Amino acid sequence: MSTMRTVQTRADRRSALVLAAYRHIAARGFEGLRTREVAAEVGVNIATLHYYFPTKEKLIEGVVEHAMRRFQSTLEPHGTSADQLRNYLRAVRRLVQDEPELGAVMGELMLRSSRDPTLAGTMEQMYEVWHRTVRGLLKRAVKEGHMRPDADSDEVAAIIVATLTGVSLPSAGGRPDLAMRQLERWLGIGAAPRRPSQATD
Amino acid sequence: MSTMRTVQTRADRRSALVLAAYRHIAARGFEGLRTREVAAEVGVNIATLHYYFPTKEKLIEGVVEHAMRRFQSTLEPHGTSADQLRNYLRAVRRLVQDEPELGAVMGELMLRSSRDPTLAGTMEQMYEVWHRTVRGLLKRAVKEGHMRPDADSDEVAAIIVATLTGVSLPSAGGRPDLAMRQLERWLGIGAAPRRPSQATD
Amino acid sequence: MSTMRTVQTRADRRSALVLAAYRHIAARGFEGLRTREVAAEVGVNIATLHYYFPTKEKLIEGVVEHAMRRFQSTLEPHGTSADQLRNYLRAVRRLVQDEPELGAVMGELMLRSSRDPTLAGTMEQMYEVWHRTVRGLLKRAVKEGHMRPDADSDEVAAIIVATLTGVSLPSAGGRPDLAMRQLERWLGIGAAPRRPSQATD
Amino acid sequence: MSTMRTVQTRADRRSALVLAAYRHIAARGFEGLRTREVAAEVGVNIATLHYYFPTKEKLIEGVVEHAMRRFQSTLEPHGTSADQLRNYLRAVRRLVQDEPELGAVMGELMLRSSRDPTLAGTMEQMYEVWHRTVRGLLKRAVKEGHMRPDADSDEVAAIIVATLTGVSLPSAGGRPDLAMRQLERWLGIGAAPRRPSQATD
DNA sequence: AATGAATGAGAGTTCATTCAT
DNA sequence: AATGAATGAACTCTCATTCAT
Repeated sequence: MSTMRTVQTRADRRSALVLAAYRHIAARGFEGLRTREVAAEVGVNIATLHYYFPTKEKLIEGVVEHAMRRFQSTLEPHGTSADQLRNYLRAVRRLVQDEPELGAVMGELMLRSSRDPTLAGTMEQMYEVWHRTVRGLLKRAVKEGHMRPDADSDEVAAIIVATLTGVSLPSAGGRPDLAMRQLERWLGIGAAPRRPSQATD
Repeated sequence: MSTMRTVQTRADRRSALVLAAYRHIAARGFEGLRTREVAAEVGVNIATLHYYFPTKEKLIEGVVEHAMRRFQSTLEPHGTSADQLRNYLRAVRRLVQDEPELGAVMGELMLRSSRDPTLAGTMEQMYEVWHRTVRGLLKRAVKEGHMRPDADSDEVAAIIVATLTGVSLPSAGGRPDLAMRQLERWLGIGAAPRRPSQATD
Repeated sequence: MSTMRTVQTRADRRSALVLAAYRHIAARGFEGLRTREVAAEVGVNIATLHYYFPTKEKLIEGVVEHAMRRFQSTLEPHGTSADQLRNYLRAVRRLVQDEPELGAVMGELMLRSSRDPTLAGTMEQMYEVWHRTVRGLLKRAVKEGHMRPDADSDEVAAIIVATLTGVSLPSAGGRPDLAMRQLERWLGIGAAPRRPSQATD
Repeated sequence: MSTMRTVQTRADRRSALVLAAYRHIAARGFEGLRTREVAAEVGVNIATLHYYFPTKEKLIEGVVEHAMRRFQSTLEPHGTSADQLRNYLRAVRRLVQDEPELGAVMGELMLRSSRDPTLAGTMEQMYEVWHRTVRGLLKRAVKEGHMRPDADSDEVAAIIVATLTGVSLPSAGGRPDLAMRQLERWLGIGAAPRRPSQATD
């Protein structure tokens, strides 16, 4: 038992540090990420942070993994109903709405990817998965007759991904929910009910 | 001819510094903006930079102005033909394609705006102008019979702005041109020719 | 006429700069003396200041001269009455009371003199003059029968100078007027009236 | 013996830094205080100095405390003989004579106190204690019959403090020991022997 | 006689990282 | 596994001084 707790604790501390860094990046950007503050938030010494993550870069890698996992979890469409596509779009929207940190961090990662080849690879891969997922959903919706056949294409997947991207950024301005509504309309899947709490725009 | 002398005027040096900072932000983000490097790129002493911009923050304000001006210039649709809307969309796309720094800097500003109230105001205003411009173009296209009447709405403007935003970021991944093509298709304005050099995706 | 005015102007500007520096030293110490602020206060460019005073050190020399002149003017006892000594003590006290800058600057100079041999010489000379002046007054007072003969000595002159020094500093604390009163009492010259406005302590 | 190890404890390093700063202020004034030089004198990196004192101002506060403690230690008259007052005056004089830095630093603090309210408070308090201490000694000396009764007053205390102040400054000029001798004479406590080494003037 | 523009040298401060314990 | 102490390198910003005009 006691072994399990200790092991658990080690992983706990690691992910506590990652989570703190994740929040710091969301709140102040890479620009404002300070290892000392991250350590302080978790309540450990700065040297302890370096025990778990030898360099700041390694800590950031941890944040990347975390953000990806967080995002990917929604990318895998769950639920099996015929209107999976609509559910999916809404799930993505809801995710960044409920956890605005995610949008902020994804934005930071996106910008950073042009300077960091490794990150660029990760992001590209993520986009690829995303694109394929959406395209798969489109095909299925068409096959099951929930959508007009002309909608099935890379191009529609591309615009969906682009819109979701634009809509997920913590932008001052932009009208995310209006955009989402129109997207559903164009896709011909706009009918079904929306969360009451989302009524705002 | 007297205008063509090589002597640096005050304004020249100011904008040279702003431009260098602009490029640095595009290349390395706010995270990597170093006043000394900016000064070095222009070929002046760091103290000279501070002669023109008392603080780093003031220099950044200069960059914000520059980026806004650069962007806004395209936001005002020029050309008066009936297919203004298509031209407009393509102009925006071409702008960030020909000058990728702009997309990068706009992305940085967008993220920064959540931490900087002044910048937030500027961005919000810019989005507002952008949204209205697009909506105006939509209305006009409908009135002149180039578009179906049901398309005229805030929602279409919103998705256009969101897509253009998503498409302008220097993302590793994403398929900007596919998305743009589908956007034109949905708007029913996809006919006209495109620049050959843009055929890539 | 116009020649006279020009000549006058040059000297004016010099002494305006010295006076501004004098005030700055009084207000913020040598620690806080900034040539740019001095120039700004006079309303000229920093380069103009350097036209009149090639270095900051030269400007400070100007301030030293000014302060010395300001102080020495009172050191020469004017008035010829029998109670010159009392008048003299009060004149010194009144001087630094009416122009607190003088005490502050003299204090700064005193401290600086341990680091600046030239200034040390100047100060030493000033103290010498001061001491002799006071001793002369003492002797005369004794001779004219206003004071007990045993009081005539270097030692009394020394304590007078020391007290006046201690009393002239812009010290937070200390009770200058009480000290002055006791000094007069010990010298046996305390009778005569004092300025009403000085009643405070 | 375990006490005698050479290892620097936290407190040691702190006070080593304060002491170095104290000496620097004495030698070059606030004007010439450089954190880097202070750190170098102690043999540590500048960052280490900032580990102990987050800002230069905090370091200066440390110096103020040190100087006050150094001074106050003498202000408390020790020794219980009947001629405490004379011993006290001489102790003060000897203190600044043996450690001229103290006079210099006190002078710097005095001047600075007009610009720094916190310091002003500290200095005022110190003067208050000083004044009361001297007055207490005077009263006692009178009561025990070592002094004429008319001498017991705030005014005598004030002139003693003023003289000691004037005499303690590192002035180029002034005749501190003459002044002190006359002070003792006026107080009627001049008899007793003086340290041979002090015979100079 | 006066100035705008420019600079070298250096100031205080910060930060990721290391190391002995 | 954890920490206090220490550091090198770099950062933004300042200031007296210079120079072409």
